[in-house]
Amino acid sequence: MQMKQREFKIDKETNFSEWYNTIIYGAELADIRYNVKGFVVFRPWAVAAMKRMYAAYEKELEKTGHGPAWFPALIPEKNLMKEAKHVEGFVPEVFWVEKAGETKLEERLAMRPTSETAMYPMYALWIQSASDLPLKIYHSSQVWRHETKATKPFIRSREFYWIEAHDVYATREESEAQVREDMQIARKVITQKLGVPFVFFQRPQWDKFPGALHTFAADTLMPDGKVIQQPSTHLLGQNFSKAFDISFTDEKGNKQFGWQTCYGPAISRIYASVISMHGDSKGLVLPPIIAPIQIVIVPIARKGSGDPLVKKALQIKEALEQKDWRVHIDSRDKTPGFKFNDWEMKGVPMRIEMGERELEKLSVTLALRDSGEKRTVLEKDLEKRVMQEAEAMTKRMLEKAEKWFTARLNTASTEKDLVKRLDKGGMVRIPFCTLEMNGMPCAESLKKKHAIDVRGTRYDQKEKPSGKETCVMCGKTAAVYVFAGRQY
RNA sequence: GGGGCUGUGGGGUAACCUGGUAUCCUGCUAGCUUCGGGAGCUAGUGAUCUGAGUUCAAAUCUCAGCAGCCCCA
Repeated sequence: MQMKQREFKIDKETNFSEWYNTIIYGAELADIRYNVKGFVVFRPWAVAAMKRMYAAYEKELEKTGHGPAWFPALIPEKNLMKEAKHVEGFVPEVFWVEKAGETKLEERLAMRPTSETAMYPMYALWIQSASDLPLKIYHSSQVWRHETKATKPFIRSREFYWIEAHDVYATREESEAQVREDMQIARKVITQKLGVPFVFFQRPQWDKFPGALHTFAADTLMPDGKVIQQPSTHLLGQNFSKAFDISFTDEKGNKQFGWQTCYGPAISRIYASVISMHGDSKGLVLPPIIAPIQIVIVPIARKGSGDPLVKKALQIKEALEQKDWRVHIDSRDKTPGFKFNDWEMKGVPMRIEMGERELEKLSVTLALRDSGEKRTVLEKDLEKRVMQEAEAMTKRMLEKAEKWFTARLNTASTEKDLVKRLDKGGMVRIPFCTLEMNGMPCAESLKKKHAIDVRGTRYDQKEKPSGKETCVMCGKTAAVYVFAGRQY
C-alpha cells in the first residue's frame, strides 16, 4: 500500500520552542486554550505520568519517615504576614480571595503560594516536647503564584503541581542532614529513575528562599542550553519557628525553637525536564517507570486473519499484565504505519508488532522507542525480554542524558569568555567575588548586561579559587567558583 | 524589565497590504475496499477571539479588552 510521507520533524536543539509547543499539542499533554493567563489544562497523558512521578517521590519521602498531610488551600492574611522576608518574597505574587458569594470577607484569604504559613501555625500546636521531634510531613498539592515572567506549560505557570516537605528538628545538625537527605531523594527519583541529570548548587544569599538561612537547588538544562531549576531544599534555621512559635521544652526546662527545613520538588516542572531531555524528532520518549502505557501491542491484520491474532494479542496482554506491565492493544481501524507513528509521538517505551509472520513463528517483533531498534522475540521469552529491555532502556536514556549534560558544563575566567560560552548554552563555572550579599552588584550586573544568572556554588565539589583568580565582574580576588547560565 | 508579532472550522493555513463570494491540507462522521512505517474512493461536517468605531459593506482599516507566540536585556 502506498503510504504518505508525513512526519513530525523538528530538531529540539535548534528549535526548542517550536518542538516544545508542537509536542504539547501533538502528544496531548496540555491544552493552552483555557484562556486564563498562565493557567493550562493538564491532559490525561501527562497527568497519568505525573501521578507516577508523585508516587515515586512520595514513596521515597515515606521511606525516610515523612507522613502525608493535606493542608487548606487558603491562608489567613495574618498568618501569611508573620515572617518578614517571606512576606517580601511572596506577597507580590499572591492571588487573594476577598469575597464569599456577595459578602466581603472580614479578613481576606491568600491562595497558598507555598504552604509554610498554612502549616506552621499547626506545627506550633503539635510540637510541645523534644519527643514530638523530628516532625516530617509532606504535602502533595498545587500552589498559585501570579508569575510576571512569560508562562509556558509545565515549565512555568501560575498554578503548578508539586510536593512540599516541611521538617522540624531539635538541632541545627539534624536539619542540615535533612537537607542532604532531600538531595539524595532528588538524585534517586529524578536522575536514577527518570534519567534527568542535574547539579545541586548552594544559592547566593541574594537568591535564597525568602525566610531561609541557605537554599540549595538543583539545576538542569533544556535542549536549547538554558538552565531550568529542579527541586530546591532550604535550611530555614529558626526564622519561622520564632515567627510561629514552634518550640519545645528541653530536658533542662528551657524553651527551645525548632530547626526547620522545607523541600519543594515541582512535579509539573520536573515533567517538563523529563520530556525535553529525552524527546526526539519523532516525539516523546518516556522513561518506562512513568509511561502511562509501557507496551503497546499493534496487531497487523490481513483479511481473514483477525480472530487468531486478536486472541493471541489478548493472551500476551494478560500474561504481561500478570507481571504488572501496563499494556494496551491498539485495535483502532488504522494502518500499522499510522499506529507506529502515533505511539512514537506519545513516547510509549516498547511496541509489540504481531501479524501472520509472527504467528507462524510463535514470536513477536519488539520495537524500542529510544533507540528505534526492532527485535524478534520468541513468545516464550517475551516476559523476560521485556524486563531486560526496559532496564536497558532506562540505563541508556540516563547515559545519553548524562553525556549530553556534562558536555555542557564548562569553565571561563573572564566576562567575555563567559558570554561567548553561554551563547552556546549550558552552565559555565567562573571565579566570583562572593556569595554573600556584597556580591550582589556583580550578579545584578551580569543579569542586566547579559541576562546571565549566577546559580551558586556546586554542592558536590568544594574546590575554591587559588587566590590569584579574580571575579569576572569586579576584579576583586575571587573567593568562590560559581556556575552561571541563562535561566528559564 | 524592554521590544516585536499573531489570533480564520478540532489542528495547520490562504485571503489582510489594496474592504465586497472565506482557500487548501489534515481531522471528524457514514459507507465500501484496505491493513508489515502516517491507505484509497464517495458522500457529509465544521471557522473569521470579544467589544466598540469608520464604512453602503469589515476576516481585512482604527481603538480597547482577552489570549498566545517570539526576540532582546
